[in-house]
Amino acid sequence: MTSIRANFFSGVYTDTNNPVELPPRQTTPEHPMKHIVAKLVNDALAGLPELAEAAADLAVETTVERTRDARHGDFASNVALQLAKPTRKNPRDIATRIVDALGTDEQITKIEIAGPGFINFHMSAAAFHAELGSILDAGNAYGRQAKKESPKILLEFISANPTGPLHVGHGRLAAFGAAVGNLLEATGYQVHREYYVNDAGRQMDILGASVWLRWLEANGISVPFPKAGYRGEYIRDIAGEIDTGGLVLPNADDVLQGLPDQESEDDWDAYVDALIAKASDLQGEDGFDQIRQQSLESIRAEIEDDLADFGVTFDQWYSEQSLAKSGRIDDALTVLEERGLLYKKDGATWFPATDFGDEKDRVVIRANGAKTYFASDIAYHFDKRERGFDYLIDILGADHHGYVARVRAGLEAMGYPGDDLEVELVQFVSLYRGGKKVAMSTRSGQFDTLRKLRAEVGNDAARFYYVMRSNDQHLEFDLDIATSQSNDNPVFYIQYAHARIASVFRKADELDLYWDQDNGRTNLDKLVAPQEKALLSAMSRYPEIVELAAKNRAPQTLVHYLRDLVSDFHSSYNAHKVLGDDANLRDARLALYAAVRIVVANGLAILGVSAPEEM
RNA sequence: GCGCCCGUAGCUCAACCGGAUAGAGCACCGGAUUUCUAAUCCGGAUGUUGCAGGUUCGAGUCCUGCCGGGCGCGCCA
Repeated sequence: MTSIRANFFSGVYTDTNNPVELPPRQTTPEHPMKHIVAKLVNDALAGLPELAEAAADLAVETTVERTRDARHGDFASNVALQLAKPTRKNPRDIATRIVDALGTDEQITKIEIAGPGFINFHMSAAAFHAELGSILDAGNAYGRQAKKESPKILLEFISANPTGPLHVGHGRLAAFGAAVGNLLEATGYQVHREYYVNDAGRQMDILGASVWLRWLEANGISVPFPKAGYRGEYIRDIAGEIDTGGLVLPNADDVLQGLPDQESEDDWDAYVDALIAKASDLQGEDGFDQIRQQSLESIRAEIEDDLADFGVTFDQWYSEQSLAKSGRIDDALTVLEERGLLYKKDGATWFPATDFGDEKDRVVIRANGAKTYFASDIAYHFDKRERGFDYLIDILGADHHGYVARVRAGLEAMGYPGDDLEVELVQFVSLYRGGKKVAMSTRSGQFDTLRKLRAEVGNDAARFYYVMRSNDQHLEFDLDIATSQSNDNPVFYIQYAHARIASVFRKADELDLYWDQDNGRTNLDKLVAPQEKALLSAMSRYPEIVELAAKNRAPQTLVHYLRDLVSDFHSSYNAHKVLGDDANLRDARLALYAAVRIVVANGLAILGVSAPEEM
């Protein structure tokens, strides 16, 4: 293991100017049908020198899309339209040239030019049957791509301060982050999930002081509680639980003596600072630290439990304290110093963030000698890269958008491309109950915790609702709908499809109509109803949807897809009885539904929602 | 004041590097069950994509300005 400084002197920092790119929208063999179309187009272009040049910087795969309208076939390419400009030719003429040069494939039944120059491809029924077969073969691996060796992704999310329980806003970060992690993994990336614990700095002192006061209170010493302190009931709980062995209860007079008032808001900070000083003074540094460390570990463990119950786990809980203790912050500052990227002003040490695109320069060491949060951030993100992760994703609350530029600036100053840091901002959550907005405030103690929300609506509805909307949209979380067991509730609508299918298979067993899978597979051409064809087509899109959702970090894409898929299923189910007398048709339909069940279960798994056998 | 995000049907929201007629759910009205789970299905309509320009063969999507909402702008974390 080389040390940070050794790396610095060996010049590693300057050798990283090429941004790592997540391979975008490449068509893989996991999407056989789309791949077939893309390959045909690609080959045709290769044989057309006058077009090949213009097409060279065009990713042909990306021009191939599913059609929205069945009349346009199954896939369409707008490649001719894309090439119209650089070649200065009529797009319909280009399309004609391409179509004439297209090879044939037995899975494609018809190719036509439509509209301004789209090339539409109609796939054969056999193509969809083959896809259904691979769904059944792959099972829970369907839609998952082969493992990619690089880039190795570090996904940081939630990272809520350990000063109290997670609230409903953190829940959205949790559900979104977990779903994005699952999506990336499904598309083959190696993802390291990390929670950064802000367990250093003044807020920990405030937490410690808050607990200390509750402990004194429980022992008969009443002190005006700081308005800037943490007033939630959980602070009392912690005060009652922590090990106070070795701590000597101080005199009430000693605690109260010399405390400033906190009449106006301007005094709040001074008052809580005075209490922190008192705590250190009267309990000793070690004594106060004993309270502080236990308090934060109690809360951190509570958060970890809460998340685990929510189905959200991490590979690593990264302590900010450990950054300081291991010297990584000092090392980072040393690197900046050696590079001439620090300067002194007004007694503080500054980092010239404006040189790296930030709005203003930032302080890293205050005049009082304390390192800022930003100094930790530089060291932390630098450390992420040093640990071998070459693509960083931070999922942050939208109120943190101001930090993005400076953290990126910090990374660049440390020698890593800023583009390798991606930040996804998640907008706020508003809870509605009975049509009224529920107010939240951590400090006042009147907040809705994630735990309470989960108890009220259940994990499945919570996970689902949190990712149902785009992360850059405010989320209105309607508790009445989330808890309703009715057709208002999309999560049940999807789960119900899964349960319904499971029920059909149970029923088949009861009736001794055992599913002959092989027979079903060889009779797929019996699936001629429009609803069944729609289902076949919808299912075959799943791998493309997963890739699209992963690429865009957009779990809601998967949510919408699942609802559409399941809608097709319910239509089909309603229109056609499965367990009929015709064994060939029956086995074929069971094959169809077995595949639907697989796709639904796989999709829900990515979202972190259960797929029940019965409801 | 400056910066970032958002503005799409009555409501909540989709819309795949700009692509074909902007789509769902809810709400509302009417219908379907002697049948494998009715938490289901079938039918019925709704748009100046905030406004005004611009780029383009093509704009909800890109650019400029304005209006409205959210967030941020500390030697706090």
